[in-house]
This record gives sequence, C-alpha cells and structure tokens, in this order.
Amino acid sequence: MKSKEIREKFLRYFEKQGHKRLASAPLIPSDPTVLLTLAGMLPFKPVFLGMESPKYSRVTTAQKCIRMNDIDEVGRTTRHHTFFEMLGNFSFGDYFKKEAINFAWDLLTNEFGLDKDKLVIAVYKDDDEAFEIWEKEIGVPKERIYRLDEENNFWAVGPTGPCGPCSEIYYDYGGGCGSKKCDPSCNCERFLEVWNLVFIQYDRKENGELIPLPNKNIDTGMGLERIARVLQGKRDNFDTDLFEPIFQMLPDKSVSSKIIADHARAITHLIADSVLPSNEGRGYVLRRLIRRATLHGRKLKIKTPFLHKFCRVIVEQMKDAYPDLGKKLLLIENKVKTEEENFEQTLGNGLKLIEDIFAKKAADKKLSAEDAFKLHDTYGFPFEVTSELALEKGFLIDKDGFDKLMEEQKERGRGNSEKSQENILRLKNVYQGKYGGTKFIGYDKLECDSKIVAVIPEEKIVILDKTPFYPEGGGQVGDTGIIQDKIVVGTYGEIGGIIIHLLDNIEGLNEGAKVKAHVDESKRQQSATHHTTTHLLHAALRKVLGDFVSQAGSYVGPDYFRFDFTFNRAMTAEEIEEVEGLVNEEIKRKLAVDKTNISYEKACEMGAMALFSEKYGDKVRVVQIKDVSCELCGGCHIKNTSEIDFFKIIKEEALQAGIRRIEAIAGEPSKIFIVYRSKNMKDQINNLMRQHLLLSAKKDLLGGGKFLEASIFDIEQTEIDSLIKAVNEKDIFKVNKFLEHLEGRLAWLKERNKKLQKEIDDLETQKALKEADLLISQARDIKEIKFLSAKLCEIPMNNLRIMADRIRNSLKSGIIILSSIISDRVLFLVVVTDDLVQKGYHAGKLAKILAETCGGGGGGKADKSEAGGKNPSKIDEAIDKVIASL
RNA sequence: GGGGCCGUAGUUCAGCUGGGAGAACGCUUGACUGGCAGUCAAGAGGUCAGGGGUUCAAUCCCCCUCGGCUCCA
Repeated sequence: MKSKEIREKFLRYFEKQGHKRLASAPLIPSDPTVLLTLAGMLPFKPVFLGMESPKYSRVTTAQKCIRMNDIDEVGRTTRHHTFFEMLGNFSFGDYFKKEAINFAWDLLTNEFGLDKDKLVIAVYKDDDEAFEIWEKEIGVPKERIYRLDEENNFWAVGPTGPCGPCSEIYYDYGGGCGSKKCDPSCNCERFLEVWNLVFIQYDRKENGELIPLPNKNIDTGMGLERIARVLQGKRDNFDTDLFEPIFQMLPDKSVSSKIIADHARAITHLIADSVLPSNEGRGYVLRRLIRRATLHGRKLKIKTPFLHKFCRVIVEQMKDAYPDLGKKLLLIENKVKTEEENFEQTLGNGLKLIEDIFAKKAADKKLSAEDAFKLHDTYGFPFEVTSELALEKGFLIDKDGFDKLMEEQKERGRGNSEKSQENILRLKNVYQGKYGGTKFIGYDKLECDSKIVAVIPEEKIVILDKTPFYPEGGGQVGDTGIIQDKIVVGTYGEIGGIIIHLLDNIEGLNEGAKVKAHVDESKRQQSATHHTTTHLLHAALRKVLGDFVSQAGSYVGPDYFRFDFTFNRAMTAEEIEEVEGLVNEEIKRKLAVDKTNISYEKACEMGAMALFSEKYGDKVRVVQIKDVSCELCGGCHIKNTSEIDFFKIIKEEALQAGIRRIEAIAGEPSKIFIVYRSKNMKDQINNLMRQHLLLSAKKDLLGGGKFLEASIFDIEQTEIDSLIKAVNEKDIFKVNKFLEHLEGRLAWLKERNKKLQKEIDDLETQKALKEADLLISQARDIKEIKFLSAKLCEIPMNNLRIMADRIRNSLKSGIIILSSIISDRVLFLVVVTDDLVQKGYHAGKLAKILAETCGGGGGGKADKSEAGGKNPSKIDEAIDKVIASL
C-alpha cells in the first residue's frame, strides 16, 4: 500500500467514526514556548491543558512534525527522522480507553490487514484497566502484553498538570538481540513502535498527587513512515515509497545518503512554512539541517550546490497532502541554494584560519581543544571537517577536550533558557483552568467595564475577563491606554487566549474588582490606519513587482509600519513611486474596508490570502477592500480607505538575501513627517549656509580668494507651502519632486562645504610650512646640539607634525620642540633626529618633562613624541627644564 | 534567551604596547607602443559603524546602541 493511500485510509477511517478531519497545522506552533511542532498533539495542547475549549470532541489529523532530539540517530537507525508525519485521532472529553484501543486494533488488523500474531502491546505498569481491555476484550494473549515503567509508558508535559498512562502497539519483526530481557523497550530493532495511545486522565499536583480529571482525553500518534514500512514489508523506513524518488538522486543508501534524504524533507517543509535560514531560533534549526546535509554531500563527493535539487522531487511527491508546498517551490529552491553557497563561504573562511593554526603549531603537531572549539563556536567550522584536515596533515586532535567544552556550552545555554521560561510557566499556573479565556471586544468598542481576573504584582500584569485592548499579534503592536486610573504600557496575547495587560503600576488593583478599561483612541486609530495601509501596500507590490511577492513579516504601530516581503533585488525609484501612486489612488477612491467572520474553506474560495498557511478552527476573519485586497487578518482596521489620507514610503532596504523591507507611514503621521522633514531640511540648509559663510571667510583670510554668495540655497516658506498643498492633494509625484529638490540642494551644499574645508586644510598646511621655514633660523646651539623651540598658537597636532618634519629635514641634526596653545590647553611635539637618538637622547623623556611641568602627560617614541598640558603659562619654565636636562 | 568573533577607501583586507590611517584591486588623468591589450607615473577617494567614558592624546582601552557572522538552548 502506498503511503498516500495509508494517510487517506487512516483519516477516512476516523472520519467514519465521527471525527472531524483537520488540516495539518504549520510547523511554527502558536505556542510561544515551543520552537517547532514536534508532535501530532501539539496544536491541541491548549485544549489538553484546559486553557481552551475544543471546537470538536473528536478530531483526526495527519500532522507534519520536526524533531531535533534524535538528530544524531537519523540515518544510523531504521526509524529516526527529523521530519515525519504523525497520524492521530483525538478525543476531547468524549470517548476514552476502551474505544481508543478498539479503534486502533480494528484499523490495524481489519483495515490495514496486519497479522495479529505479529503485534505486541505495552501498557503502563499500573494500568490494569488497559491491560484488561487488551486481554479480555481484544483477545491479545497475556504473554504478548508487556507492563513498562514510567519512563517508557507515562505521558506528561511537565512536573505538574495533565498526564496519564500510555499504551503502545509494536510490530514484532522477530529475531532481535536474543537477550532474555528483550522486550519492546529494548533498543535492538526487533520491536518497532507503530502506535502510541495516550490516556490523559490525571492532573498531577505539586505534591505529586494524581487527581482524576473530570474530562478525560485521548491523544494518539502513529508515524506514517513506520506504518508504511510495515505495510510495505520493509525493515527500514528509508526503504518505503516515501523516500524512493529521493534515493533515485543519490549514489547509494549509506548513512550519509539517508541523512541527506531525511534533512531534505525537513528543509523543504520548514521553508514552505515560512522559516528562513538565520542565526537564531527556528531559522537556526533550518540552517543546521542544510549544513549537515551539505557536509554529508561532500562526504559522498557530490558537487555542491546540490541540495536544492531535491526540493522539487519532495514537493512533487507531497503537494497533494500539503497544497502549500506547490506554491512555494521557487522560494524553497532559491533559499536552499543561497544557503548552500553561504556555507561554502563559511567553510572557505574556516579553511584559511585552520591553515594559520597548522602553520603556527607545525612544531608539535597538536591541535588543541580550544582551537578546534573556537573554529566551531566562532567561525562555524564543523568539527568533522577540522578533524579530517588534521588527520591529513598528521596532526593530533584533542577530541575529549572538545567534547568537554561543548558540554560546558550546552550547560550554560540550558541554565539560561530555564530561567527565561520560568515567567511563562508561572503565568500558566496562575491562569490555568480558572477561566475560559479573556474575551476580546475591541473590534467595535474602545472602552468597557471589566472584572479583574488576576493580578501579578512582580510583573505589573493585570488580566481582565473581557477587554477592548488589542493584544500584540499579526504584526500589530498591542494597545495602550488606561485601566481604572493606571496606565497600560502594553498588551500581549498568550497561549490559550489570555490577554495580558502590562501596567506602569498596579497599586490598589485587586482580583475580582470592577474596573473601567479605556484604549488610547488616537494611537489605536493610527495603528488601524497603518494596518489597512499594509494591506493596500501588499496588493500594490504584487501589482507592480509580480504576484509571487509574499509577506514575510510586518510591524504595525501608531508611529509607522514596516512590511517585509520576498523579493530578489532592490526596488527601483520608479517602482517605489509607482507603488506609492497606486496606494494613494486607492485612498482617493474612498473604498469600504469590510471585515467578516466566515469558514476557512469559504475564505479560500473568496481567494483570501492566508499568511500563515493552513489553520485550525472553523471561523476566520477576512478583511476585504473592494476589488483591491482580501486577506485573512485578526488585526484592527479602519472603516474606509479615505481615513488614510496620505501614504509615503520612507525606506526600502534588504533584510536578508531575498527579503526586502519597506518602512512607510500613512495618515496623520505621514503629513507630520513630511512637514517636519521639510522644516528640518530648511534648518539644515540654514546651518550649512552659516557654516559655508564661515568657511568662506576663513578661506579668504588665508588668502584663498573671495567667497561665493550662498543665499541661492535658501528654502522659501512658499516652497514648503506648496509641498503641504501637494500632500493634501495626495499627489505623491509632486511631493516626491519637491522632496528631491530640497534634498538635492542639501547634498550640494554639504559637498561644497566639504570641499571648502579641504581647501582650508591645504591652505593651513601651506601656511604652517612657510612658518616652519621662518623658524629654522631661530635654532641655537646648546651643548653642541642644535636646539629649536617655538611657541605657536591655534595650530593643531597634524600641522605641528608637518612643520617639525620640515624643520628636521633642513636642520639634519638637532632637537625640535614645538608648542601650540589651543584655547586654554597646550600641545607639545618633540622631535629628536636619528643621530642624536643614537647618542641616547629620547624625545619621549623630554616630552614627559614638558608634560609634568604643564600639568599633563605625554610620551612616545625616541625620535618623536607628543605631550599636552593644562597650564600654558608654564611653557617657558618647561622648556628651560628640558634644556637643563640635556 | 546566553556566549564567541567582526564592523577601517568603491571592493577585499592590513594596522604591533594608545602617539603620523595603509596595501592590493577598482576609479580618474597623463606618459610609452601605430590602435587596443599592456606597462609606468600621478591623483581622487575615509564620520576608522554610531554614541558616551578613561587619557595630554583613542582606529586601538572601557560601557551602551545598531548591524553582520557563528555556537548553544
């Protein structure tokens, strides 16, 4: 049976048993405490934890999962993967143990036709109930039902909370390690766990007591790869039809090939779910997978880049089950390829470093653990490659030391991560099961009377039963405002629908109290304006650049908004202006913004753009702007595009390869911005003009010629007035022209002043040289040494150096001390010619004498030293001291 | 979330213990050869990421911010 049929048969079986079939949730979970969707039950965790009420009592899914825990086992065993699909059936307070076991047995033996005698059962050691059902009702012989311990057959998410025993179904391949104690928990490959049934029946309290839950739940999971292997009569997951097309592109079925096959699937799905390679979080998981696969490709002597070629095959094979894949193929291939090429670069850099180390340590031929670790930790150079190269060069490498450093690093990370999770855990405990979730009423209301559900003093957090405050989400920042007489600094969402209000101070607020909650209206209005504009911008970008443009993230605040999207190059000035023009057109058209709650399926029919792939739940919110835009969005929006008034892009830049970011403003802030910017430019030009006059005068004084009349650069008030008029007319082209014009003048003036400053510097240098020539004749003989000291004013150090060089060249031999008084301080430069340095004279020592006398410090090399001090009045005294010391 | 490294000319980078901001390539101009390729010479090009501090003096030391790379979770 093909894996495609297995998946379908499973889902259809449970549909027949009254289960609602739901699409796979994205790999990025909505639970902020978890990095990736790592089990079929994860999307339902809030329900199991009692934080969210279920929409259906029976559900079945095929869930894509990523798990990194066993990454080192992948390819070495027949059953481990980083990416796998979990088939599951769930009961939320509906059926329990008896039915779950019966369903599983019926499906496996009757529908899939597995041989009953090959199946082995495990139950939790104290779970007599499950044992009895298996033995009495199903008729499995006693000796094939194993009782396993807590480690193997008891399920829990943490030290406290919902938990319960499991029962597993194994396929017995026979043979095995032969040990007497060989049972399903044995690591030999005789028994293959195909299905795990979890019976969530207890709530574990802090003292360890198990309290029976009123609503018992069922969570089951059967790995598609494993059941496919059994049904296809294979002994290795990698021999199933799931991997067959992938291995056609690989030279063999070695461990390396298996790792590449496995990782390629994970990589493809991660990128399809909007994870991009990066140096942190999920992006880092993705990067590691790509790099590991690339390294194994090197081992197999496959020419890089190669990994991206697998994506097409995988997409082809799985796009029926996961329709999103097909749409994202180009993006996936592109991302994988550039990441492969990046890694080549990293390897190249590391290669240079390791060559240096080899050269330095050529004597003892040992590569220290610290060096190997630094290569790995700082430069991302994999240990395997380091040790390979070391071996080639005949170097010894300290593997144990390396492992130890690695372990230390892991310890550090663990300690810190536990700390950061503490707060969330505590929050959960405070809230868990107490109430049914904060009700959000903020789409239509900006104030209401609420009841305080919880107060957390340490964090200054307040939770209400209902709130008009929008919690941070979908890119839009959380609302601010007032609760009772306290200021709300921010509003955030949390797992299971609690909304958290962060206050400046919570004194006098108590649980159960009735309070008034009031959102800051103007900020909310501006955020809503910006959010609606984001949708218009998105639509305009697709029109101008092509409809392959898709959103990669956003920030929507009252002050401005950012929009990140996938695009391969910088936008041209024309494209930016065209987009600005399009959006301003839609503003002028005064289009209604409609928000409706409809089913996900219906939204898809309407052609709504879903940003975070498939979603659970029956109702979604669709925001539609006439014929322009239609998106799934939970954010706050205005009623009509006319409220936006005006739109302007401020910045377009690269975020990473293939991702661009636009910063823009709309509504009141955009007008303020443009007025402010033009006024600011006027001020800048005024400043520059003043500077220009000053510089010109200075240049004239130095004999550099007359200065240029600069008033042509002045910005007239009438110009600013016409700019404002253009904004009011929403004429983006005129606005841009005015702004460009002002910017041009500013840039020109800046350039002009820079040149002028340079000319002045040159003139000053010339002047210093002339002055130096005049000084040469003042040299006198002291103890048969030519000695020259000069007191100068307002000459900076760089010109003192130029003068001293000139004097030294013409004196040939001697000691030169130049002093320059600048404001209330004095600078010294001491030069001793080389022949006198030979004789033991030291400029640094002389500089010290000068500095000490004048209340400062100084020093330098023997031939040239600098010093400074705060008492210019003591210059003569200081020089006398130097003469005395010769 | 925690750690390591980095940020210097258009580009790739050097810059020692704090005391003259440099190289190569690229660019401009000129010379040589019949033209080009080429060779030689001259020149332009810098907010040493940004801000604060220590110091007579900071590209260099300390602190903060931003950005990039990298490891751990």
